Amino acid sequence: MTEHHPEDGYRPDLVEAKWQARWAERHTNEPDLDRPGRPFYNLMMFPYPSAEGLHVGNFFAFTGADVYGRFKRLQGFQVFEPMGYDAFGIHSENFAIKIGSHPADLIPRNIANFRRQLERLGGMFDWRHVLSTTDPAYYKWTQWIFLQLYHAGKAYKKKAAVNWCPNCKTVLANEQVINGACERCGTQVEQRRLEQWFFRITEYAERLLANLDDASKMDWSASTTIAQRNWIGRSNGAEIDFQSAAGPIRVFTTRPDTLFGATFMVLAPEHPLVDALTAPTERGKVDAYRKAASAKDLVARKVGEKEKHGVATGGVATNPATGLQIPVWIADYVLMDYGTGAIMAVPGHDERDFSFATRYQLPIVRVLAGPEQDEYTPLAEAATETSGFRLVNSGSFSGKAATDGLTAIVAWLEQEKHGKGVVQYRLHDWCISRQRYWGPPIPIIYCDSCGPVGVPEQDLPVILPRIEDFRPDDSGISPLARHREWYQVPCPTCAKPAHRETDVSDTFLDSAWYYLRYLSTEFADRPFDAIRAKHWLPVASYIGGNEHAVLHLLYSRFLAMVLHDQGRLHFEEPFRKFRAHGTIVKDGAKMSKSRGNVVIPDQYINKWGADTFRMYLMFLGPYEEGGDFRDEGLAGPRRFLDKIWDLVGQCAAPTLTGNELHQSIVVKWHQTKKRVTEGLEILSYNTAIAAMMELLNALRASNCVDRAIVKDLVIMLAPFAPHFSEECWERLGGASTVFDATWPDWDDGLTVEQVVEIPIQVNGKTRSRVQVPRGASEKVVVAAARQDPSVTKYTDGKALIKVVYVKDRLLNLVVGP
RNA sequence: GCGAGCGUGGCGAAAUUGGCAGACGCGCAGGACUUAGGAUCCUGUCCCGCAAGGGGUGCGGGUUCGACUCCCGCCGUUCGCACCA
Repeated sequence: MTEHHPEDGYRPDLVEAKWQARWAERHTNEPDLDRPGRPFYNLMMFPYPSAEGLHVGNFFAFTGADVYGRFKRLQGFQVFEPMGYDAFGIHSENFAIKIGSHPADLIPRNIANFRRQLERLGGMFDWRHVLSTTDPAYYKWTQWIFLQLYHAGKAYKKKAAVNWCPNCKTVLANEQVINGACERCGTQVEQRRLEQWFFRITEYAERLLANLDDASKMDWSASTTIAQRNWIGRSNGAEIDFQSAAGPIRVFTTRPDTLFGATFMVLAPEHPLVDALTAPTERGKVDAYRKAASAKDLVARKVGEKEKHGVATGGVATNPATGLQIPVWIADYVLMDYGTGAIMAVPGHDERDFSFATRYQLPIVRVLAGPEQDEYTPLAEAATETSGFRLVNSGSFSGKAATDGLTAIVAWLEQEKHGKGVVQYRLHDWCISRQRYWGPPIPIIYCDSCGPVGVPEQDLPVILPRIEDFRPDDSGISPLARHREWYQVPCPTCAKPAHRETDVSDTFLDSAWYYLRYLSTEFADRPFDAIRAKHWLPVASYIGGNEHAVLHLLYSRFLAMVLHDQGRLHFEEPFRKFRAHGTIVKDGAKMSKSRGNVVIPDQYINKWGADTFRMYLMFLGPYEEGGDFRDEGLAGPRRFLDKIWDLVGQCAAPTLTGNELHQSIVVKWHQTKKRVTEGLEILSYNTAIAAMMELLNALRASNCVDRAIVKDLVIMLAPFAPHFSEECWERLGGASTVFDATWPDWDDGLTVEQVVEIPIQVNGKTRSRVQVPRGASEKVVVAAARQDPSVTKYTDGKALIKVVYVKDRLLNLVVGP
């Protein structure tokens, strides 16, 4: 090994600053969006620009996505890798309130800090196309999208329940309610019903579900598609009408086969028929129950309590199958926002109904029986199975297998017009109203004569005004509603006095279309340029956290479908490939401020350099699983880079000529190219890095300095350590940028050794190894084994029962006792 | 409760998908060079054993010539969803 000269050593601070400046000067990371040869849109989930700056989780996510983008670039694609800021939302607003500042002042500072950090990371970002959702030039088009949905009848207004904190005087998201209390002040949260805007995502449920299985449109992480499937929550069942004095009560059930066992009904307390059904004698109790239910927050309503409580309305309805009059109850375990808000209770075969019936001594009838039971066996607890059960006590349907009975009863219901088979989804329409300040105003004007009117396109954007009293108040309406000068406007249609919608839209609307905007940030007159969209979309690779597996990714898909149906986009699935990265923990525990184990990336970059930091993040565990961040771990990747640096120095020395290469080095070289390439493609970054380390170790062990190998190593390292590799490339005499180099190719024939070592097992235990030429026949290997004393020791005098030979792999001699 | 994943040395992890368990890295131990070493370079490092050998991938069974890998049953753990009719 050559002597180590500290002055020649690798200095990340100098190298990184140098190349970041060069990339900017030379527009290295700016593909021609209008004339792309082989376009590759490499997207990563944009961050919310918090005051704390990017945390190590962001660095991990972005580095992994950037590695992939740089790899694709080296494979000859033109890679568009944009970055932006998801800067609207309740986070910024709450933080501003907390520190007594204004989000409009905070956000630009935070963004500046994020930009600084992102540049230090050395991402291949195209900064010409940066965007922030808070920029009027952006949210103009967020509002435009709202209007496209509104004009297409895909946006509508209805009353819906929200969580309300009476102390903070604000609406809370479900995630902000912890055990029924406000996460910030601990006050019991209650429900309020407000008029809100919704998008009809449920109309798309079937397509959103179907495309998940369409490999030509979507190549996504399985965990993500499963989460989406569960969230959409399709269930097959039937709607059945039970006649009552107040008219038909419609229920939804997935088990119409148990209709004969419905001995009472339960309605959600908010159900519209409750008033009409309530008998005068029960009025007091019913009203008290309904009031108590509405005082509970939405989260508490949804947390299943073992004990089911409710009250009888005194009203009755007719079971269409038995003709019996059954009592109608109300209980908060029935939710107004699922199904029809009313159920037929089958206490014999549903756990909750059983608990309810037991408590209130309502009749329990068996209508399903297993092979061991008959219709007279008393029920001790509810059954839930279908398969293996047959119907009993079910009139002419008795005796049928439950699955056949289900079909037959649905047919009968349809014939008698008592109901029909339907599909129900767990998915709700998307509520986009927020009674807050820090978001894009919903572009609607209310006029007494014309009703709600969409703001005309030429009047967009509806600018979010700067107001100082943006804290939400007791009125339950948005802070903007306190600003008459803002919301009072003439009706765009009839010019009479009218007023603006004062709610703002959900941040998820901002982020549902940002990938479209990146391509076209320079155009003020259109949300996205159709030709560019055609070139570049759908997104070739999208990498992000699985915390957005459901909402963000589902909303983006939905919007793309709507825009596709309107002829504005040529695709309906926006993200061809999606991969969820893992999460980083510190010393085995989730990072949190209270635990004091938050990793601040800047200090690590100061100490080790961005390239070492990137390499360590990619090396510490499988990218899709994440891993444990340990300070000591950075030393390994840094030592690796130092050694490569020295090797490059040796190659650059003019006296060196190519030397005879060992066969084993050639094999290792080709193996490495193969392993790295295949590893990168499947995001197996940790093993790709390990492969390069192995090659380096092999080179050092044999004192081999080969220019061609070192060059390949530098190229393969470039996705992980871009600045470092650029510098090495330059030292090796490479032109302009290593990212214009050609990705190393390998020869499959050279990835295997010509002489292989074969383990010899006796009864499955390895007893020896023999060296044979590659592809040696069983005969040859067995002969070699037969002469090996450490094998014969175990086989002599024993009957050979079987010989298992796997070519180039192993030989197993199975002998008798 | 339902769904998905995970469980391998002191630690982070590999394992060509049923074929040499522990690659690669951290840490640790010993040595070299050094005024020095928290730099660098060698050597060693799953466990028991001086060795021969034996044991070993959360636990218990099974399939197989052969199981970290497949099957059945547990235990632990992480993450979603959750009174969804």
